[in-house]
Amino acid sequence: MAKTAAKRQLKPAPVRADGQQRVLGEQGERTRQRLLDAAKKVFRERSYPETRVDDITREAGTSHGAFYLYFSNKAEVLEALAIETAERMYTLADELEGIERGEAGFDQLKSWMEHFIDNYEENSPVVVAWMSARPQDARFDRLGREVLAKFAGRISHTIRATESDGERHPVNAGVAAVALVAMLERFCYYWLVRGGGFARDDVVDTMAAIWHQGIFGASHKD
Amino acid sequence: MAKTAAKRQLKPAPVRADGQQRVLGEQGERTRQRLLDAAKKVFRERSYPETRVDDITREAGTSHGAFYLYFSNKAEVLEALAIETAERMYTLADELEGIERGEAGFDQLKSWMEHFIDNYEENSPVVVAWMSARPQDARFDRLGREVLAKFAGRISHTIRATESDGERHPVNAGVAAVALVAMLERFCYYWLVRGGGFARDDVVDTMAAIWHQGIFGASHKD
Amino acid sequence: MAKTAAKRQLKPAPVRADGQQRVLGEQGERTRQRLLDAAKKVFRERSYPETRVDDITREAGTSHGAFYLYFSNKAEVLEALAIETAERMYTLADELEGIERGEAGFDQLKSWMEHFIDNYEENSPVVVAWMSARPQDARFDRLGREVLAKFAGRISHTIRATESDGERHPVNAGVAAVALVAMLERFCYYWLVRGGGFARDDVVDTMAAIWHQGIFGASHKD
Amino acid sequence: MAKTAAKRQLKPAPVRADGQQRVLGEQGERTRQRLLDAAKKVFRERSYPETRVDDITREAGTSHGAFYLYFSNKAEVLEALAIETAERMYTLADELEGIERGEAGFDQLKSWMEHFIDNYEENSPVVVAWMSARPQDARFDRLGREVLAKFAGRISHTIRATESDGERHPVNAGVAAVALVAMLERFCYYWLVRGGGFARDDVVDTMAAIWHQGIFGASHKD
DNA sequence: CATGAATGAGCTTTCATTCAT
DNA sequence: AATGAATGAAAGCTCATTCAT
Repeated sequence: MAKTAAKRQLKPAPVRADGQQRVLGEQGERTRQRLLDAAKKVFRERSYPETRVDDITREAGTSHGAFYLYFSNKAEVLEALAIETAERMYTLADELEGIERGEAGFDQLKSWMEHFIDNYEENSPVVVAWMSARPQDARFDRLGREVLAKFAGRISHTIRATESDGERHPVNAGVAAVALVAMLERFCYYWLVRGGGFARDDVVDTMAAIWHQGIFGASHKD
Repeated sequence: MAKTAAKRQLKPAPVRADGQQRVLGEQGERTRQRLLDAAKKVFRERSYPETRVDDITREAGTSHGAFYLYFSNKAEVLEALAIETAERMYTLADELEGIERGEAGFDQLKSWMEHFIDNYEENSPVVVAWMSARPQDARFDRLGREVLAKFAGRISHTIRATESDGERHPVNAGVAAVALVAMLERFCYYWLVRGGGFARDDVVDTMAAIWHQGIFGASHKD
Repeated sequence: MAKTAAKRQLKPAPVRADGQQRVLGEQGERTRQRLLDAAKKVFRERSYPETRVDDITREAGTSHGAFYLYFSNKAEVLEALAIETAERMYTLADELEGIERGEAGFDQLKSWMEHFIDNYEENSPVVVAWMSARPQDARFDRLGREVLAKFAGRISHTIRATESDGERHPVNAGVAAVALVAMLERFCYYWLVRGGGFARDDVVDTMAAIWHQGIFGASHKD
Repeated sequence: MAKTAAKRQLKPAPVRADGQQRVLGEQGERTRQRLLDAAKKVFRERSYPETRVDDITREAGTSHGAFYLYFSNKAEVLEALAIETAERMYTLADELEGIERGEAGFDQLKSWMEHFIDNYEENSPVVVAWMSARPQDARFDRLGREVLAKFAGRISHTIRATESDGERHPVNAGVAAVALVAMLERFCYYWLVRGGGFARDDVVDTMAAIWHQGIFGASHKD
């Protein structure tokens, strides 16, 4: 299970500011969840840096103070959401495993793109915030690297496993893999967050085509 | 002249907080430039949101007050730098014009990638800040859209002008063009800002290969 | 009830900077009051323009931030105090209603003057600040006009209701009424704020005499 | 000569910040005057506290720095204007000297009121600023006291010189004199600065009537 | 568990005044 | 005599976080 693996690597459970483990009753769990949902919603509306703790608690219908019962600071909510999102991405990366070479693979890629896009749409506020957290912030930096590495690892592995036909300009598999992920992530950002007007079908087809070509159509030199 | 055109569309010259045009003497121009340089440097070191106006003035060796003589707030410095950067990018986009199909075109692309990367490296703090300005900020949003549109326009035009050979999965030229730009921009970010360890040659070769393939190797359906 | 009417016309209750109504608990109400008292005290000592928000909080024994929990800026404290004061003045104006013609009226006026002076003394820092708020400030301007109109209205009404004996130079009742108020207000300022050395009895007697004469002793031509 | 007397009592000529006497050439004198005129104009438009040194120099068409060549700070311009105004008022006070008892005196008063009002209108921004300078400021405080004393002195002297007929409530001549001045000054403020809508004739008649009555119609007890 | 009042560090900004040219 | 760039003290204000109830 990718998910379990992820859980192990990533930071878990709520911890109090004072470092003491916090055990949540049922009600507490519900309040915590309300705060997370509210945060996600507000992050989408106003962006993470623009969001005030008050916006979150107002949306969640809790008191201001309650927030600090569940999270030791604002970044921790984002982290919790980012971890959730990262786990989904791990799953997605795993689904990339069995992609095949020919027409069937192309169809697999299309359906995978659908999944990715759904996921991005659902979690864009978190991704955006997380990605634009300053690189200095070790917490988010590590998370980002891990997810990227996971994706890129799967892809570059497949590229390398592919018999190169020598007809094309050879690529570096590592670079190409990261480039494909970068392309997909950033395209979704332009399209879904900044709002460029493309038809979903065109996007799915084109992404799948470029990926397919990038993965199976290239020779590689490493 | 693309550059002139760009200059015309984009916002020019320094304006005072009170909206009155400020005419700068030689000394003033020098101080203003010192502040811009300092800002760029500090944005790189601490990131834009983390940068305090005082960090900039300290770096520039001016007083706090001098800053507000030339800019009405922190965002305005970023804007000035972003406009500079956008103009460079317009120039770069223009250089994309004469790219050819075959091996010669591939070499052209490689050298173009070198330019792009140099430029990105030089201006990354600005690009990062600008790109992560919240989409709500009309000022930066418009600038971003314009640059993206310029790049994507050139590329999609070339894609459409290319005889499709029907062998590959057809792509939507508009989507593909934005995707290629997204890829390049984001890859540079991962590589140069977040720090992935790739060799520059590999990057240039691989980017050029994927672009070449993306532009000339695909059939398109629109 | 004049007072109720006043309350209705004038701006009520504390409002937060973000425009949202703030409901104050008992503790909050106490803190707010402490701030108002402190402000009045400091306004007297250093004058309104010379007062810093920090002076107020220091006097009130609260933090700087607490101030902005209850008022959105310095002017708003003054406004709150001015409204309080205006309400007192409305009450005073109402007391002017039953003043009679003869000797009894003179005594009534004397006792009324006592009230006015007490009131002025108590609230002088507020009145001074309020009156010297620049006329452009609609907030204070309106309040001032309302109070003046109320006073002048009562007085001019009585002047007009008085049988003129034709012996004296006729006056315009509106002008005379405003003039009497102006006289009283400004005299109190010279005397109580700038510090002229008059005996309280002399002041009360003289003011009452001039008012009595001004109200009942003049013929009017309108 | 009242004017000479005034000149002697009041603070004279421009002095440099460093305390050295400044001798102005013809051009300098002209610039200084331009600054004074500009200041008066701007004080009227924006009020003294709201006026920035830049507003004055902009209006005068000089450089920012030039201001400090002629005045050592902002208050000094106001002071210079206030002294000018005070001198006019001294002259006015002197004109009060020969006022007579009967109908002729009433006409004299009316024409005097015209003068006063013209003067107030011309100098209102200065008077307002000066009067609302914080009482702590010795400079303006003294000037104000002197002018008030001069006016009140003339009036109370006449009141005391008048045979009291015993019919009216006796007044304290000192209080009454200050009260009449206060009335006039403050009425003009309400009327000319805050803008109450009275006809000039009504004002002149009514003011003259109240003063006439106040001066000649009262018995006094001191 | 929950509340919301209180805190205070830290930011942006203004503008009277000084100073080098 | 004039210029206008530079200074820096001091203000107003925000908001993440803490704390008493």
